[in-house]
Amino acid sequence: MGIDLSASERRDSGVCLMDNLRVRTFRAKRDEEIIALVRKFRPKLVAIDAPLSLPLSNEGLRQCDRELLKRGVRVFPVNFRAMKQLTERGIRLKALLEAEGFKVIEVFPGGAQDVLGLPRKRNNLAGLREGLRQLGLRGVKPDATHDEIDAVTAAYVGWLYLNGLVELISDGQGGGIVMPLPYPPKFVSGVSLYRKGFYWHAHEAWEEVWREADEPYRSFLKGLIQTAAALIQCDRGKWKGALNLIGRVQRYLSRCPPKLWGVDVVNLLAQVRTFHKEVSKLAEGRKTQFNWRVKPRITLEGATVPFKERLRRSKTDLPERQKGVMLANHV
DNA sequence: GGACTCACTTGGCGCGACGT
DNA sequence: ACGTCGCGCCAAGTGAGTCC
Repeated sequence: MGIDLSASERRDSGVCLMDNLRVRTFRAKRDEEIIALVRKFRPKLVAIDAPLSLPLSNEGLRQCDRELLKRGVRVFPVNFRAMKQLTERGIRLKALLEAEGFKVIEVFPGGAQDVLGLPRKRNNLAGLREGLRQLGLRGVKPDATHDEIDAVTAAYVGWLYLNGLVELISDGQGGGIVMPLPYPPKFVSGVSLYRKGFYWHAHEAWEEVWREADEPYRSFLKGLIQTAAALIQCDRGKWKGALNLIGRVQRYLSRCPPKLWGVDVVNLLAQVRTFHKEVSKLAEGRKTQFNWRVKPRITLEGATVPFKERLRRSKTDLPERQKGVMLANHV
């Protein structure tokens, strides 16, 4: 659940419920109304768009705010009435929700939109709505208010958090702002699909990025795409085909610099060599069963939250069946 | 009464003007 | 040529005023 909190209980706050990228939005004024929605839907995570800690001493900016500024993301200082009021409300709401066992994180939709390459609501609300749709979100009302749109963005960052695709910008006080990883969103969603065993869909997501990419990213993406293709061949027991693809993966990746978009390419290449050895044994008949543990793992630098890796290919990862529905559910 | 606009809040940064 | 100063912009939110 994402909440675009307003400072005053007299004004609307936006609330977004998200289930596998399908969203429903609500508006609520009082804390009690917001808490009632949380109790009703019992989300895995509540992502609140409001500062959830105050700056030390009388400064206007926290450690995380300064870090964002350094990265070119503009933030508002917290030391005047409206922002203080918002922060105090955020902290109060967080405490109330945590007391009931809900997990709460701080997010910053404006900054997240910058990182995801989306326009901010003030500049282009329609463009923001369309950008969210392109990220795979479904169910955003055409007449959704800017509060609701920011709540959707907050929920999306929460979803990325649950999938291990975010970084925590520390406030130096044990908390901080959860932000999307600063890599191309389609690339990141490909990584997510790959981890979940949707190799065909991962391949499609990466291919979309590849079409517009320049070297060395082209070679890097080609390497990832062929890795996904090789795993599909392994799933079908086609060892020769897999071996062919893995050979190409090694050539593509060895052309790359040691680190790209947060991926340790040297480490990935080492994993691909192990993968190659395993498939060689199968191709030569020295082994009969593929050990899925050799599936190369793609880890992204800066990601703070662990994720689940699915080794075998997902049963629903089929290109011909209900592609639209599947992408909506799994991207 | 709702939707919209405007002015105001703080802090940092970029840019142009000016000084040495 | 380089350093410094000050202005304007902008970030997210409130609240008052205006219009329909």
